[in-house]
Amino acid sequence: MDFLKDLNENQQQSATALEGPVMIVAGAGSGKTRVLTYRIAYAMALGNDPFRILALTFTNKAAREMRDRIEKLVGSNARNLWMGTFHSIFARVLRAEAKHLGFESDFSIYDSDDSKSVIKGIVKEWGLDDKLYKINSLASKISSLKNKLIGPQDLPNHPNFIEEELLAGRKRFPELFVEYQKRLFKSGAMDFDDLLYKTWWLFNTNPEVLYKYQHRFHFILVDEYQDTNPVQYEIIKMLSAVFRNICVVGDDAQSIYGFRGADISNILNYEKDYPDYRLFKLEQNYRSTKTIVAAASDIIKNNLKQIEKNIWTDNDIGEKITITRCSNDTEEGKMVAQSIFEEKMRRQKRNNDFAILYRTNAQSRSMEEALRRLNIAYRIYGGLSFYQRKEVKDLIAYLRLIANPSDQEALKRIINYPARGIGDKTIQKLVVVADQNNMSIWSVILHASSLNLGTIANKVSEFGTMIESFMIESKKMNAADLAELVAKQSGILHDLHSDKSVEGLARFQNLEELLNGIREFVDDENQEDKSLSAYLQNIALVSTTDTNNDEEENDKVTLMSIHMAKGLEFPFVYLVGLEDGLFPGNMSLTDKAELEEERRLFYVAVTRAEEVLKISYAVTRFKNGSIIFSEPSRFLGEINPAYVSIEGNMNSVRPVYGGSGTSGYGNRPVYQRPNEVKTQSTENELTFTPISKSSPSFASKGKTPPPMFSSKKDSSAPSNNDFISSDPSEILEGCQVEHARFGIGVVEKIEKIGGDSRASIRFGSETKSLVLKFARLRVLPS
DNA sequence: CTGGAAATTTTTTTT
DNA sequence: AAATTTCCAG
Repeated sequence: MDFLKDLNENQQQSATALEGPVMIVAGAGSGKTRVLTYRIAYAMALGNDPFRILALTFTNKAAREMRDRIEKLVGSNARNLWMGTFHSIFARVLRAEAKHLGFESDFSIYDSDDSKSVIKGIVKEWGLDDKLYKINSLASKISSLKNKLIGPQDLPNHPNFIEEELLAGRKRFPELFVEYQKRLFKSGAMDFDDLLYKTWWLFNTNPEVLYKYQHRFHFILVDEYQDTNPVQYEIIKMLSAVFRNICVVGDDAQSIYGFRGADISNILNYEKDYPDYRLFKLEQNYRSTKTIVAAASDIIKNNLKQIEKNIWTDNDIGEKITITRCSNDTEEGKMVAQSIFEEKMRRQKRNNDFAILYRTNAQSRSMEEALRRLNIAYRIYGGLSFYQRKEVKDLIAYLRLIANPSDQEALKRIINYPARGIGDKTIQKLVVVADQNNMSIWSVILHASSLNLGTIANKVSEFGTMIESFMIESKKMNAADLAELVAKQSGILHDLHSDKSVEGLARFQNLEELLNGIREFVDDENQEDKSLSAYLQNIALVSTTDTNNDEEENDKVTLMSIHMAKGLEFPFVYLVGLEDGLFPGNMSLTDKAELEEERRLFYVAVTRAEEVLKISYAVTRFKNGSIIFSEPSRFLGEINPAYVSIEGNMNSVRPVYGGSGTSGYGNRPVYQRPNEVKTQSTENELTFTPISKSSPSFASKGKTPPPMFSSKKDSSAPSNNDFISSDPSEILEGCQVEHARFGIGVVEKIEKIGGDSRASIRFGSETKSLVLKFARLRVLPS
């Protein structure tokens, strides 16, 4: 039990208070994960059975890391803990108890694309106006209802909601909700929200099942409690009702998943549910400098509802937070990349020490391009996850169909991929025949020859026979072998292999990676259940943050959304895109609660930084193909200027410290400057990046960049080696150029079409025709 | 039915 | 700028 001495007194108390309801309010950087880890280790050291400890985390990654740390403290027994995300833990429960709900245990899990596709199908079939019945808003409505424990059958009890829909002209929404759930059931599928909603339903309607799990879990711990929604809340409440050893850890100031139904009142109302609870507060921040901690408290003070805490730190004062104005998003990228480059040199830091955080994933692009140009290795998290790529989803759809032939989304996806002449018309016919005979589509396919299907019968049965043979094989071989077989025999492999374009090659490689991934799953000794459906359930719930960092080349700058960064920390944080309309986002500007959530998000972002925080914003930015102008974020004015140093040309900053009224500082004089100022000449704007314009270009990866100040700008030369847009006139036939995505190529031909010059450029084996004006090519020295 | 071209839309964040 | 949907010739 020695390990407890690693904790400070507060932490120790909260880690050892095992019995009864406990709430730990843990400020950012106060060692929350540490406490949770030690708490579990402590319970195990006292002899508690890990099988009887349930720990719910927010990401799979968090679960894995915690498990590893516990293992180091108390040994390999930690593997037996029930630890994971709500979704993965309860998917596991549902798999075991599926029969109580009328599902097979290898039910499919629909991701949001599948869900939307189902909804779209209904809207189309019913001939509804898709301007009124917007797929996205329908999907999120259904999702949030289920998260609030309102199933389709409960809608009549919520007349105000129905009325709302009526007013909006969507009187068929209730029916649609019913139909949606019906179709999922027919497909033997649950969506993400069902994994929670159906668990709740299961426990509610099957006392004996509830009894079993209630008595199994002696200790229940919930991480990131501020981000739980009503279903999760009810599930926890039911499960902990017997032993009442429920420990929740969270920070109301970091609640940022309201859009997913998270409800801060869960944390604020804990007291009501458990009047005898014990409250612990972790208020000492071990992560950040005094400056950062103080600035963060400044920010969060502008929110009204919160649990009182006083975050403080013993750390150094540290450096001021910088705020940099950039003329546009490209410049912002350059500025950030340049700054990382310099800080790395000056302070002997590694790429790993840096993170670039943004509000929306789309912002990664300008950062990427700039980092690439300076040869700084980076890694992007989020955005399209590996499993969301088309080629990957295609093969997975085959596997899903094999595991669960009722899965209609999987069927729809692959029945004509690779193309086998089964188009929309044919599919519609299948649906009609299925309805007429009250059969599933799958059985229509199987019996195509005996049903009156005419000319299409052949193609359809051929497809059916193929899938059927895969099903038979799946009983005999493991998931990895099966996947390879499917990839080959379905023709996917051939289809991708014959595509010689750069993108096609990437797709082929992704497929190979997928096959390797399945192989790894099968070979993994820790994986007890190696069935195909186990694999499918597994990958349905992994996100990009969860994917294992490949160890080989791990020194990379991190790029991710602020949401994904929650729980992480970095010595240097670049927080980009602080503009009104982007952060806080347009949608939240009118709603107070949403604005407060954005502010908490800002708080989360700021508190990720350990030593240095650099904030930036751009005056103009590319969005949806056009340039938009924006004002600096209103949040910037909420930081006490004493902690801030302004970089670059700030002529048009509109500082508003204290301006939002709720903070205690009133109208303090600020870094205000006259607001009029017509646009200043762009040339001398970025005074803080003197090197950017002279920065040499690095033609290919692998070469080390030349020393920073080597070529002191040849200001006479018209071209500045910028990657982007060498002047079109410089691009000549026969010269070598580099494209951000396609790599290095040779210009074969240039022709004028209309006013534009169009070039044929050969990249490897592929020739592309690009309009020079748009192509963003950089001429390479020959 | 297929593949490509043209038109249209895109308003966050994630399990 | 990019992705998705619709349109159209073969």
